[in-house]
Amino acid sequence: MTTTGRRTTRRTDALSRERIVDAAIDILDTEGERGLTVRALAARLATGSGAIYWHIGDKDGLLAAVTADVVGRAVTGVAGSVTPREALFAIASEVFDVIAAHPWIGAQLAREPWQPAMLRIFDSLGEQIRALGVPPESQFNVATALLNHVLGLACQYAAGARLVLQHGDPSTFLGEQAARWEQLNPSEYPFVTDIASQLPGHDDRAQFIAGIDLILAGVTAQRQAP
Amino acid sequence: MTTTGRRTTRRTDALSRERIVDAAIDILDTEGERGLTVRALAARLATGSGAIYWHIGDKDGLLAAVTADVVGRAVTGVAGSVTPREALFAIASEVFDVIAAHPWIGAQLAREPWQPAMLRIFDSLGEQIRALGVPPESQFNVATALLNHVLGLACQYAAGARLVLQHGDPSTFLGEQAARWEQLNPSEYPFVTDIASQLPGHDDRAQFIAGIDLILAGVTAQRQAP
DNA sequence: ACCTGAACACCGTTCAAGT
DNA sequence: ACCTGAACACCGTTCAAGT
Repeated sequence: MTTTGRRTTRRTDALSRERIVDAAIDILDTEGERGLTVRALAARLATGSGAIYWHIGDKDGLLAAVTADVVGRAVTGVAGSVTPREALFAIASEVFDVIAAHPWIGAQLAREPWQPAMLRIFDSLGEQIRALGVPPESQFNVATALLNHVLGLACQYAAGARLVLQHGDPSTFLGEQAARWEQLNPSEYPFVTDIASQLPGHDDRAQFIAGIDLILAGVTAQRQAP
Repeated sequence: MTTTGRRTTRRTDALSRERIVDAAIDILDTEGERGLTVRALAARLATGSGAIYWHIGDKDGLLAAVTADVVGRAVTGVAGSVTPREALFAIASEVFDVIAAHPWIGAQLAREPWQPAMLRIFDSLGEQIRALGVPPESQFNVATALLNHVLGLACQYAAGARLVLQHGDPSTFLGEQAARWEQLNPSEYPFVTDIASQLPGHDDRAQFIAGIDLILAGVTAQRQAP
C-alpha cells in the first residue's frame, strides 16, 4: 500500500478477486441471494461484467469462493488453554454465528457438502474430538454428527431470522408460529400439535448447546458400554 | 377414467396442478435443478407458459409443492408391530432414500427449514421419540438432532452420488477422494489428512445408522444421569 | 374457467475491441 | 495483462386475446 513501490498499485480501486468477493458478500448480506447478479457486482465495482469474468471463472465459482472466505474467516484456531469440550463449543458457536449472520451460507453448503469451507469446519471439530479421546473408529461418525447438528440448527435459526425480518417482531413471531402449529390436524401431526406449546419459550442457542451435549453424552455412553 | 362419466375428463392430458408437479419432478430428476424452467415444463406438457402460471402461483411455489409431494409420498406411516426404535430407523431410512433418489431435495429443504415437508418428517420422528419414553422437555431437542442428522447425511450422500455420476465409477471414487484429502496440508487439516485412510472403506448407510445409535445412546445416558 | 403465445424486463456468459 | 460493453441465448412473469 504505502510501500516504496511507485505505481504498482495504480489506484486503490484496482479490481481483484478479493475485492469482487468482498463486494459479493456485501450484496448477499444486504440484498439476498437474488440480488447477487454479475451486473449488480459490476455496477458496484464501477466496471464492466467482462472484467468480473476475467478474475473469477464463473458465478458458481464466485459463490464457492465467497462461502470459503466467510467460513474461513469465522472458523479460526482455538486459544490454547481450554479443554477439548470447551473448544468444541467454541468452534460450533463460530459456525452457528457465521450462518446466523449470513443466512445464504446454509443453502450454499447444502448444495456441495464436501467443499473446502465444509472441510475446514469438519477438521476443526475432528481435532477436538480426537483430543477428547474418542476412539479412532468412532471419530469420523462423531465429527459428522456434530457437523450436521451445527449446520442444521444454524439453517433453522437463519430461516427464523429471515421470517422475523419479513413479518413482525421477534417476540410475537414464535407465538404466531406456535398458534399455526396448534391449528394443524392432530391426527396428521400428533407430535407437532402437542409440542407447539413449548415453542414460545424456545431458544435456538440453548437447543444448539443441548444437542452438542446429547451427542457427547452418546459418545461417553458408547465408550463405557460398546 | 373408464367410469360412466361421459366427457367429464375430456382428455387424459387435461392440465392440472398434479400433472405439473409430476412433470417437474421428472425434469428435476433427469435434467437437474437447472433444467427445470417454466418453458421446459410447458413444452413437456404441450402447453404455453401462461397455462403453468394459471395452476401454480410461482416457480418458488412449484418447488415447495414438488418437495412436499415427494417427501409426503416417501414418509408414510409405520407398520404397527415394531418397536419405536425400529420405527425410528425405518423413518430415517425413508428420508435418507428419498433424498438419495432426488438429490435436489436437500438444497430445497435447507432453504426453508420449516416448510410442510420438513414438518412431516419432524412429526414422524417426534412420535417415535415420545413412544421411546424420552422425557417431554428433551423431546424437541432429540427430534431436532435426529432430523439434522438424517438431512445432513442424506445431502452428503446425494452430493457423493452426483460426483460419481459426473466422474468415474463408484469404487474408485472414494479412493480418489481419499488421495485428495491426504494431499492436503497436514498443519492446516490435521484431522482430515489423518482420517483420509478410512475413507475408501466408508459406507454412508452404515454411518447413517451409527449416528442414530449415537444420538439414542446420548438420550439414555442423559436420562440415567441427568 | 382455462389456455395461448407474444412481450417485458431481466439473467449468465462470451468476445471482439480497446488500453 | 487487464478492462469495456455490445451481443447472444437464455430466464421468470405478465397479460391481452382467444376458446
